[in-house]
Amino acid sequence: MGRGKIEIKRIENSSNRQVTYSKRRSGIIKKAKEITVLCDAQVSLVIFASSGRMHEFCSPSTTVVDLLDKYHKQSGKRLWDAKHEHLSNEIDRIKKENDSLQIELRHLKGQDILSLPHKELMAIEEALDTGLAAVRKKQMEFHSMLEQNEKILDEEFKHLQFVLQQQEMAMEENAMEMENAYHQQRVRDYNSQVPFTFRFLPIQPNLQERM
Amino acid sequence: MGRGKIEIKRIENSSNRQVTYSKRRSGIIKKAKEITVLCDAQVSLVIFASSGRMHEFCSPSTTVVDLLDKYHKQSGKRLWDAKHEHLSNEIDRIKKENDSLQIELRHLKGQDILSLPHKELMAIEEALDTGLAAVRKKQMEFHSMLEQNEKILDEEFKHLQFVLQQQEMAMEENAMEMENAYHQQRVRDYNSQVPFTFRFLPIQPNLQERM
DNA sequence: AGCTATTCATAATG
DNA sequence: TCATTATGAATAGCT
Repeated sequence: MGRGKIEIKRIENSSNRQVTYSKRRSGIIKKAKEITVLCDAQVSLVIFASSGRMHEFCSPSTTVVDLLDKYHKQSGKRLWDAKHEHLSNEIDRIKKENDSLQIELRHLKGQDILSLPHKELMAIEEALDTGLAAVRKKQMEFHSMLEQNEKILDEEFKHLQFVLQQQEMAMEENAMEMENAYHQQRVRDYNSQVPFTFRFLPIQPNLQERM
Repeated sequence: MGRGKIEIKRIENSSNRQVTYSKRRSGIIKKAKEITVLCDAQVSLVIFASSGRMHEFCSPSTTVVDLLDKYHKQSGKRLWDAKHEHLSNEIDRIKKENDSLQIELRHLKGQDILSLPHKELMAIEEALDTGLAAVRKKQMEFHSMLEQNEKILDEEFKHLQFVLQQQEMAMEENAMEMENAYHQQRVRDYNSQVPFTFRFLPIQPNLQERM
């Protein structure tokens, strides 16, 4: 039913496939509608394109759920039960995993170890030692970072003190020449000469970043 | 498409309706098969005749359950009942719990701690310290138990030596009186006089129990 | 998207 | 129910 007969096998040309899909999909849905009207049938039709897009048809006055419930009863295939069972098994599996994690965790925290065989106790001790070593290493890094920060703050403080001193000296000079009309100009000159970094800006702006 | 055009409305003649149903049903199923092959589509098709009889088609390599799961996700319709949803939520909840346990465990093992804030690091260190203390305490108990066992074994060994000596002395005495017919009776007398605990039985029968 | 030559599905019939 | 067949419907290939 077309300009030429086609073999029923995957259409390799992607856009042809897409076009054929659209046409045939609407054809099938039309047929589904017709059979429901002509023959009092009930139809549930769900189509997924390879792209993932979905289309559905369901005979009027029912829902997919209703029909699947009927399907469920007739086919004996236990649609819902199978699904339920699967989920239940999944839950059991994860719960078991969870339990063993909890136990391991409690052991590492030194709980419930009284009845443990000596071998496992040794393993736990080793794990704890390893963990503690790693944490302590990190702590050391943190403290050395703190010390470094302190040093930097100290240097900065000295810088600021120096700048302050400079400015105070400039102020005194200004005060002495207060009656001189030329004085305003000199202050402006001074400010434009002082380097930008010396005007109360911290040298290390992101000092607190990793704390 | 037939000897005459027909209106799309319920076929009143029951047997005609039945015949048309069979023909069109197989037609639709054929079309469904074709679109799956030609266009890489996935189809779930369930048809109920007015008689109640059911027919289905499902694209190969999937199941109705799988497709309905996809349908469920895409349509947002509550295909699965409340119980189902409950189970799904339960799974999500447990999985999340699981994840956080895994993370905690890794932290205690000194893994993935590089980006941790200092406060949490402190908490971990404390937990590790506590755990290690408990484990070491248990280890100490174990060792002191070992020492105690050793002491007990030692004492027992001495006891056994003593008993052996006694018996050897008795044997020598026996040898010297070997020709004496009275000798058999004396050995029996000796055995009945030696206290029960002195006859090669360990004093602490369950010595190995807690190792 | 449309169009149309073809093939296909199927209504009527036996 | 099954086979046949005339006929309308569906659609493949083009534009």
